[in-house]
Amino acid sequence: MKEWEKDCPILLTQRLISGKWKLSIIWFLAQNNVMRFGELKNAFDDSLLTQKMLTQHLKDLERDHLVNRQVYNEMPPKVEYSLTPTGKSFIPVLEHMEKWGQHYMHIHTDEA
Amino acid sequence: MKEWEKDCPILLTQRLISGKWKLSIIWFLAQNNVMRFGELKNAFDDSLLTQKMLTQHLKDLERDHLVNRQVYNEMPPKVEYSLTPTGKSFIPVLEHMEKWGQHYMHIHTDEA
DNA sequence: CTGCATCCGGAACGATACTG
DNA sequence: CAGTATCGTTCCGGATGCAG
Repeated sequence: MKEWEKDCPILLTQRLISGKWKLSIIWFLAQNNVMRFGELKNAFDDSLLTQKMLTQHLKDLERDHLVNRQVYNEMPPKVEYSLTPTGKSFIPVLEHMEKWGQHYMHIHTDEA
Repeated sequence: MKEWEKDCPILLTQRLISGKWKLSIIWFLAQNNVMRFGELKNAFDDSLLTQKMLTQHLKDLERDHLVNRQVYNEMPPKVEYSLTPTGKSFIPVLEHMEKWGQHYMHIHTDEA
């Protein structure tokens, strides 16, 4: 991308997780190991995630080697998603971010 | 925001760093401790960061208690930015993300 | 030097309908 | 069940010009 991206893998990381729901998707996959498309969709039940965005983000994540997509040629269709080794290696970072988020919330309880 | 944001401080974290250059700003401030507006702008010299975005991101970061903004009522104007304790507490997360980014680049050398 | 205001183009996001 | 296609909207980011 940019000249200084080589010096800032952070930007790469940021790019990979750019997308409103990607972190949540990884988060759910980290907890449940393997999830079908519908399961993933239901996990977001009370939110506004649409099938389109879920599909799109899953495609991105697959292209970025963070999730596996296992298709079963059956009827009815069945597609399972799981984290790749690379995706799993991101879990600690995710947990770190979560811990920091909790820390932040604990300090700045007044606002969102 | 959403019901499940309380269970996912990650989303809070993601929100705080949403913005194309915020991570880089924090990164520079982490390295240099205190930087003036112009210094910060020059640090991004070879990139496309405009003053508007820099100002806007700095305002966001200030509102989110991640950076301090120290104004000197002088002529010419002088404004210094530095990380707050909360901002500094984010540095390890940043480093974690950077290490993972390097790890990722090492494995997937072929693509961006 | 630092920062704000305005306009604008494109990307991201969202709702709905349709397909194998 | 697991998507694709289309359309509309919102929002982010960029260029320029102005102000204290």
